[in-house]
Amino acid sequence: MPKSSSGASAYDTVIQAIRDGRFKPGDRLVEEEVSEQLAMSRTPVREALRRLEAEQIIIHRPRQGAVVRALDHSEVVELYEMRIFFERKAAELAAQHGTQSEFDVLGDLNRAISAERKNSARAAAINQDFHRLLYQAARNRFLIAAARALNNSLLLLGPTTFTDEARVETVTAQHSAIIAALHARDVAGAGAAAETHLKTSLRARLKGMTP
Amino acid sequence: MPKSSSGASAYDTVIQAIRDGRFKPGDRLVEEEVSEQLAMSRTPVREALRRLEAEQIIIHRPRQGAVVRALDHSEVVELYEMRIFFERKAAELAAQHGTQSEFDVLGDLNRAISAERKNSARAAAINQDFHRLLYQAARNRFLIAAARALNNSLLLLGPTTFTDEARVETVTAQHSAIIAALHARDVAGAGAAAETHLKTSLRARLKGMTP
DNA sequence: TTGTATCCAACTGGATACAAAATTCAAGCA
DNA sequence: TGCTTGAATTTTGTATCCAGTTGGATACAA
Repeated sequence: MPKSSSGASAYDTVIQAIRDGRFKPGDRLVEEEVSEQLAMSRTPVREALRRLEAEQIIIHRPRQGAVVRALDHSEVVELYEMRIFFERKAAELAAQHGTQSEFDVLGDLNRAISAERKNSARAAAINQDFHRLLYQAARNRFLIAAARALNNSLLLLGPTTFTDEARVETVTAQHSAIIAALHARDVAGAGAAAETHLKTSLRARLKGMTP
Repeated sequence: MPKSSSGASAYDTVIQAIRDGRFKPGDRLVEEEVSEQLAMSRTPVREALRRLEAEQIIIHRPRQGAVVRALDHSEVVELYEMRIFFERKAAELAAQHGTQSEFDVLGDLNRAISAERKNSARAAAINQDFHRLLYQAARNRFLIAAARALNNSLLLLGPTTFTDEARVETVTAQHSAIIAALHARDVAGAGAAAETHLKTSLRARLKGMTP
C-alpha cells in the first residue's frame, strides 16, 4: 500500500464522513477541530479543506470558516440534469469504444447488485462500481473527471436510495438494457437506455427528498 | 475591493503565467521558486498548486515535484470532444432558459469580436466572454463548473488561434447562426449550430498543432 | 426593552522551522 | 571500466507560531 500522505487521508476521511452522514450540509468544519479529531496538525487539514472547496463540496467564507454545502431544490434538479446528460454520453461512447469483456464485467456487476439486494449499502457500492466502469469504457478522461466532480456533489444529498428491493429490481433491469445495447454496439440505444435509467433515478431521488 | 488572499492571487498568477506561455507543459513548478518569485511564503503557493492539481492543470508526484501537465494527441481530441458536447448542451439549455436580452448581449459581443478582428488577442478575449455568457444563459451551475474545469485544461494548449482574419470571419458567422437560433428559441437548431461551431474550432486547433 | 458601542475570544491566513523522502553524483571496489 | 553504495542536496510534508479579522457577548445609555 502506497501509504498516502496525511493530507490525502484527511481528504478521504472528511469525504467519507460526509458520505455516511457524520457531517451534514450546513455543518461547520473548523480546521482545528478536524485536525484534533484526525490527530494531525492543521496544515494537512487545510489542504484537504481547500481541495473540498475547489470541488464545491464545502464553501469557505474568508476568516469565517468552512461549512458543508447545501443544495437547494433547483440545484438538485440541475445536478441530475447533468448526470443524465453525462450518463447518456458515457453509454454512447462506451458502445463505440468499450470492449466486449468490459461489457461482460458490467453484466457480472449487475448480477452482483441483484444478489446483494438484501444489503442495500453493499448493493449501492457495487452500483457505484458499475457506473464507474461504464465511464471507464467510454475512454474519455475528461468525461471521467467531470463525472467524478459531479458525483462528489451528489454525495451531499446523502446515501443512495436503495431502500426497497423493488428499486433494486428496477435498477438491475435498466442496467441490463444498457448492457444489451452495448453488446450490440447500438450507440443510440445505449444512450437512450442510460438516459431512461438516470431519469428513473432522479424520480426516485426526488420522491425520497420531500418527506 | 475585497483584497484577495495571497493564495488566490498566487493561483491567478500561475494560471496567467500558463495562459501566456511563461510556464509551458513539462515545466517544473518548485514551491520555493514560485514563492520567491511572488514574494510570499510557501504556504499560499502550496494552496495554489494544490488547487491546480485538483483541476488537473499540474500533476504532483509526492516528494518529487509538480510539473505542468502535457496533453498528448488523444487527450486533445478527447478534450474537444467534451467541449463540443458541452457547448451543444449549453446552447440547447440557453435556448430554453435564456432571456432575449442575454441573446442581444451575445449579439453585441459578436459584433465586438468582428470589430477587433485586427487585434487577435483582444478578439480572443471577447470570444471567451461570448462563450461564458452562453453558459450563463444555460442556467445550470454544474454545467458552468464543468465547462470551467474543461477550459482550464484547454489553456494547456496555448493561446487561442485567432491568427488570421478569415478565421475571425468564420467564427462570427457561426456565432450569428447560434444567436439566431436562440432568438427563435430553436433548441435543436441552437445545439446543432453550436456543435458545428466547435467542430470547426477543433479542426482549426488540430491544423495549428502539427507544424 | 432596545439599540449601540466596545471588548474579547475564536478562527483563519500566512510565515517559518523542522523532518522525511527521493534524486543525484561521486567515490570505491570488483 | 562498470556497478554499487552512500552521502549530500534538493524538495516536499508536517508542525507550530504569530498576526489580523470577524462574530458575538456584554455593558451602558436612551
